[in-house]
Amino acid sequence: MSTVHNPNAVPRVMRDSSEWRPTAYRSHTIGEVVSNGADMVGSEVTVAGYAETVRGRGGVCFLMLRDGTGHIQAFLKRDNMDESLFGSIQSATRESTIQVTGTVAQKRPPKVAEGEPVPPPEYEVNVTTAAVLADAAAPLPVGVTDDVHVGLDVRLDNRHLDLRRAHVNAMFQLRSKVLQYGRDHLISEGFQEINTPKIIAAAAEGGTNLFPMKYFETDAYLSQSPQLYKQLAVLGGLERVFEIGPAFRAEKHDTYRHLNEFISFDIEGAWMDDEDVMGVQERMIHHIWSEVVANDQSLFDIINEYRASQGQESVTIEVPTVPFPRIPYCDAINIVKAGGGEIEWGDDIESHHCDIIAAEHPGFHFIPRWPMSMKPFYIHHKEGEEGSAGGQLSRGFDLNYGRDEMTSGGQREHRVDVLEQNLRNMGLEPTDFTFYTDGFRYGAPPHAGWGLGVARLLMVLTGAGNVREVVLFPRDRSRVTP
RNA sequence: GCCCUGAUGGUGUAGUGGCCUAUCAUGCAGCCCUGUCGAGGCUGCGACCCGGGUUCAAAUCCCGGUCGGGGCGCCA
Repeated sequence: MSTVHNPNAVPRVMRDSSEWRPTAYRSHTIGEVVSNGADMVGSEVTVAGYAETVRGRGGVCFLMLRDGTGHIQAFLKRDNMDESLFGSIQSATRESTIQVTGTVAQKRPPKVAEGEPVPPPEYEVNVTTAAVLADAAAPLPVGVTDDVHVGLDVRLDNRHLDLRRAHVNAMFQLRSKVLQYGRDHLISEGFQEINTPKIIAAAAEGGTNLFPMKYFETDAYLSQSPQLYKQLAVLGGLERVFEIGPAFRAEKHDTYRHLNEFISFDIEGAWMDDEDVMGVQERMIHHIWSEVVANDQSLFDIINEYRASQGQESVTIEVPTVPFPRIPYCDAINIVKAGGGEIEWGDDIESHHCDIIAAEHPGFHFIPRWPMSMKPFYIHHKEGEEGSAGGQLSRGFDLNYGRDEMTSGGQREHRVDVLEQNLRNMGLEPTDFTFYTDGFRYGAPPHAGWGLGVARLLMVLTGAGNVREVVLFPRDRSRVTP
C-alpha cells in the first residue's frame, strides 16, 4: 500500500533555485539541471553535493548527488575518465561532498514491470572529471536516507546530519516561509519591524524566572519578553510594530512545547483594543496558511512521504476560516464544567481542561476576557465588565490551537494611575517600575498586542509532535549543546 | 519540582531467570553481478549504560548512579 519507495514519487527538486547565480564550486544547482534537463542535454555543467549513494563496483559507477535544491544521478565510466579519480569516487563514503563536471544527458529509463506506466524522462550528468571535496566518516551516526527511526535526542546531538534529511530540511524551509508570510502580512497592515534589547536590568513581566548574567560590573538578565519595550516603542509614536526575536525563560519545564530559549513573534499597535489585535492575528494566520497552500505543497509532500515511511498519518493543511471562534473565559469555564472537568471561575485553564475545550473547538480559537486577577499588571480592564461569578474581567486573551496555547495578548493599560494601582493590587511596588511607567506620563495611546510562539505555530503546521523538531538547536532544561 | 517509564551493535529494535557464543532491519566491510535506480545475490563485522547485590545460573530480579522518554505544573 505504501508508495514511499516508488522512485516516481520521490521529489527530485527540493526548492526553486532558478535565480541563483553560479558559484566558485558549481555552474548550476542540481535543482536547475533537474528542472531544465530537457533543454540542457549536451551542455557541460559542474555541480556539487553530498553523495547520497554510490553504486557500482565494476567499470561503471552511479553516484546520487544531493545539494540543497535537489538530487541527480551522476554517471561515471572508468573508460571515460582518469582511473584513479574514478576509483576515488567509486570508493567514496555516503555523505562525502563531491564535485563533478560532465554533460547533461537523458537517463536510460528504468525497467518497469509489464503494464506499469513508464516514468517521465529524467536527466543525469555524464561525468568527465570529478573531485571529492571532503570525505564523510562512516558509519553515519544518523542515516540521511535510511528509513530507520531515529530518536530525537540522537538527532539533536547530530543535528548537522539530521538537517540533511529531506523532511527535516522541508520543515525548516517551511519555518522560513511562515516567517516570511507573517512579515509580509504585518507589513501590509502597516506594522514595522523593530528589535528590542535582550539584555535587560529588570523583569519585564512578573512570574517567569530570568536567567541572570553579568553586564560588566552590573547584574543583568536575559529578556523573557519584549513586552515592555514594544509598548514603549508604540508610546513613542511608532504606531504599529512587530518583532521576531528570542525570549529566555529560566523555567524548569520539560514538555513537548516548552523551551528555555524560544522565538517570539510579537506585535503591538496603537489605538487598538484586544479585538483589533485578535483581528490582526487571525488575518495573519489566515494569510500564512493561504500562502503555504498556494506555494509550498511540495514541502508537505516531502514531509508526508517521510511520515508514511514511519507509519504516521499525512499532515494536511486546511486554511482556517476567519474569524476564529471566540470562547470567552466564562464560556470556556462552562464548557470544561459541562465536559466533566473540575474547575471554578478564577482558576487557570490547564492542559487537561484545554483537552475538553479542544473536543468542541479542535482548531484555532481565541479565549478572551480572562479575570483581571490572573493577568499581568499591564493588562487593561474596563470598569464594570464582570464575569459570571462577579470578578473583574480583563482585556487579555489567548489563542489556542486544540489543546495548545499559541499566543497570549491583550489590550494594555495606558492610564498610568490605573497601572500603578494594578501594581499595588498585585503586591508590587510602583517605584520599582518607573522605567516603564514613566513612559506613560506624557500622553499614552490606548494600545494592544500579542506574542506568538513561532515553534508552536510550526508544530501545528508541520504536524511535528515536539517543538524541538522545528527549532534548529533547541535549548531545554538539559540541553545547551550543540 | 512531582508522577510514570525506559537504557541491547553506528541507528532503530526482538528479548519477561537457563532456550542468548542475543533477533530482525538498517549500516559498515568484502566478493559476485549490473546502465544501476528502494538495485540484486553471497560472505563477514558490530551491542546487553555504569557500580554493587540476589542466584547453581542475570540482558532479564533488587539497590545506587548516570543518561533518556511520557505526563503534570508554569507558560509562548
